Amino acid sequence: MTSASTHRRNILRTAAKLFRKNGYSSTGLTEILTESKAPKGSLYYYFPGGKEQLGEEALRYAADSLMGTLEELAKSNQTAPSLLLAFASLLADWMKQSGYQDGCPMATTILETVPASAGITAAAFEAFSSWRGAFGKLLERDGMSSDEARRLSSLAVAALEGSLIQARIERSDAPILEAAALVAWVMEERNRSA
Amino acid sequence: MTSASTHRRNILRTAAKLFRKNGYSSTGLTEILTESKAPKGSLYYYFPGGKEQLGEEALRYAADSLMGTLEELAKSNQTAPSLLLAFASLLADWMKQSGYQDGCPMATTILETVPASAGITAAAFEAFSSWRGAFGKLLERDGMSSDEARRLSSLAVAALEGSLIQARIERSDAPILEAAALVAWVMEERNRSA
Amino acid sequence: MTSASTHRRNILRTAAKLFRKNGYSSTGLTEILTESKAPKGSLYYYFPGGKEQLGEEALRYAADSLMGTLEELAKSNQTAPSLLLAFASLLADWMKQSGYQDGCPMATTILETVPASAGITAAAFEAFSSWRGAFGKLLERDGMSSDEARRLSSLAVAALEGSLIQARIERSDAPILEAAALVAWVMEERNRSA
Amino acid sequence: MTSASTHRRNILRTAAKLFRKNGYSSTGLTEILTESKAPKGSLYYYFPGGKEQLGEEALRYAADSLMGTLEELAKSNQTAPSLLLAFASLLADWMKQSGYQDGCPMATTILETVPASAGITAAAFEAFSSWRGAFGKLLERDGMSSDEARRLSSLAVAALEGSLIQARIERSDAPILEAAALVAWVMEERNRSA
DNA sequence: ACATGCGGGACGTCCCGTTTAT
DNA sequence: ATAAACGGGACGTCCCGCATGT
Repeated sequence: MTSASTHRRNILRTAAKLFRKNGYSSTGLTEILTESKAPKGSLYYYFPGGKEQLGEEALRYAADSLMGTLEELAKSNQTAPSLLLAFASLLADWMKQSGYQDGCPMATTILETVPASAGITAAAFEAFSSWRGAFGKLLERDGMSSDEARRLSSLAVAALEGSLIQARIERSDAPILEAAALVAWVMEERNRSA
Repeated sequence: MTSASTHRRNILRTAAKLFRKNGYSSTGLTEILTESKAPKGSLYYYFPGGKEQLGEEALRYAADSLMGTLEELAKSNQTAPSLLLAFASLLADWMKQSGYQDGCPMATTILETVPASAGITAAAFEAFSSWRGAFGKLLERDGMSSDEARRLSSLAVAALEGSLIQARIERSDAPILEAAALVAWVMEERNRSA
Repeated sequence: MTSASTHRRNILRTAAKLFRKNGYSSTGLTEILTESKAPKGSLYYYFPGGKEQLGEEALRYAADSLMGTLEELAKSNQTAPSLLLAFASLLADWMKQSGYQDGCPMATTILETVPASAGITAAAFEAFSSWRGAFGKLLERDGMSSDEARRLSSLAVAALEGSLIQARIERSDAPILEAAALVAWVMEERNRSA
Repeated sequence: MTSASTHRRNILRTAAKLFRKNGYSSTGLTEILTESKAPKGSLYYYFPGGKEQLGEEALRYAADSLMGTLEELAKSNQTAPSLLLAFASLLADWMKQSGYQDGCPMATTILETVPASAGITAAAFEAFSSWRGAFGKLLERDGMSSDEARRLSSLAVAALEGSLIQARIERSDAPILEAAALVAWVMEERNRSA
């Protein structure tokens, strides 16, 4: 069933892309189907839970994909600040390449469905947790207290998330890069003083 | 006519509230009309540009209202870090009171309409600018370079914006308060070293 | 109240123009108001009967204007065939100038409102009668029986009306000119044989 | 599926009927749905192009149906004049039976949509062409030049089309019958003299 | 695994007409 | 004579989801 899973994958990827760009509610299932070239009958076969299930899985798909990227970057960036800078640089490139039309793949779905959908909330919670964990792990490894590491990684995520929105509006990658640079500085500074 | 502008105002306030809570696309004009108790004819009369105009004006309304709050807080918080902490504390209260269902009044509208609507983009740009300006002014007054002030106020806005999303998902005000505390610390630290 | 009547006249002229081009139902009162630059409050002042009254009066306005043209042409075309040819030539020019977007100023309003509106039906009846009369009078003056004259002028009107529709679709004035030429030939032939 | 196409057919037939009687713009899709007893989802399914597609197909449906009638009549009326008279007699009966509320099934749609809709224009063009062709073929077979045949059949169509409008207003079938009689006479006369 | 054909509702737009007040 | 502010309904579009059939 390789070709079958391909359709499922395509739907997910297209959904994630469109949700990210145009929002969850604005994106119609028809649009997703058309762009993903998946046959019409497949949608409710693979996603019997309808649009909400699709939203949740698309969010998980996007989050997993991002975590994969983060882990990849972690191989050559072994401290939290350098990982953050590398990640920010990547996000900045993506934004630039999309003509500043993309955004965080999770933010729209979250803002439009939480708290109505428990599944999406849970998926988002896990996504943020693992995202923070990636930074937290490195910070703790460098000797930071777990509490301080949690706070700093939470700030890193918030700053990235928020600066993506700013970047979109200002059509510039500066907010992302500058915010990351400052947060990286804090990480170093707080660690030294600890 | 006082009663006339009352309807207009009510529509705007209700729109801002619903957009913030449920998103721009998910919120129907009928819903806004029902909740605002405004007559249906008024909507087309006051907002001939339709939903997009309503989105733009609701965003401006929300932004103005926030700026008003910020200016009020600035009276008793005359440094950027203390203003930031006071503001974050207020936002945290709002989030808690709404059962973590609210969000940034601008984020949803932005994520769902930018860059499709030039008007909304412009409104959002101005909103972020004046928001940053409020912090930047105080930072410069305390001797910080304008460049550094710009970066720090941009980070403050991003951190608040991003932590609002986190707070919503984690149903906790900690991300907001902790992010603000860290950014406030950076403000002080960077200013001292300058 | 010269300027007042001007507004009334402008509304009427614009209505006739838009009804002719886009149809009666498709044309909104707002559109008429905008294009005629008449103030909004004027419409129901001058036309308390609303759109239906406007339709009837616009039809009369158009019919009167056409009859004026016909009478003007009758001065230099004193037989029915020559009047018909001159009239057809004029209509053909109008069609060509409008890029074949215009049509009979009465047909749309008639087809969309008869028999729902008695007033419009009556106006259309009078318009067709006087139009036929213009040809009938000349035919009778040339010795044709009143019955035959009635039949021939009715044909002339039908042929013109019908060929205007054809011309619109084929984007050519040939249907108008050729139909008129043939009917003119019939007029002459039938008169000679009488 | 037989029952499936039944719904499609019913929608088309009802649309043609209502457009003919009340006009294209005045007829709502809801009205068509109600009267045709077709489920609402079918409309969007069978006519994804919306009302415009429905208008075009209804026009084609009506035109095809009329051509069928014409071909049927041609079996027992083998000259153009006699076909014209038979056709006119049929149209006159239809008008009488409808209480003079019907009209040409194409005229309203044409007048309200041409030239905005290329598809409808094309459909109308083809309809008129084949309609003319039915007369032209017989005229040529009787020895008339193709040019003259074209002009005469064009006149026949225009006279019928125009007299249908007159008949509606005068609530009489005389305009149809008399116009046809005269055009039939021209056909014979012009052919003899050729 | 996928296609067809519903099913019915909600959306945003826009309309025509009226009221009230100058 | 004109403007402002309704008032409410209808329009066409499009949506998401569900049968049924194969």
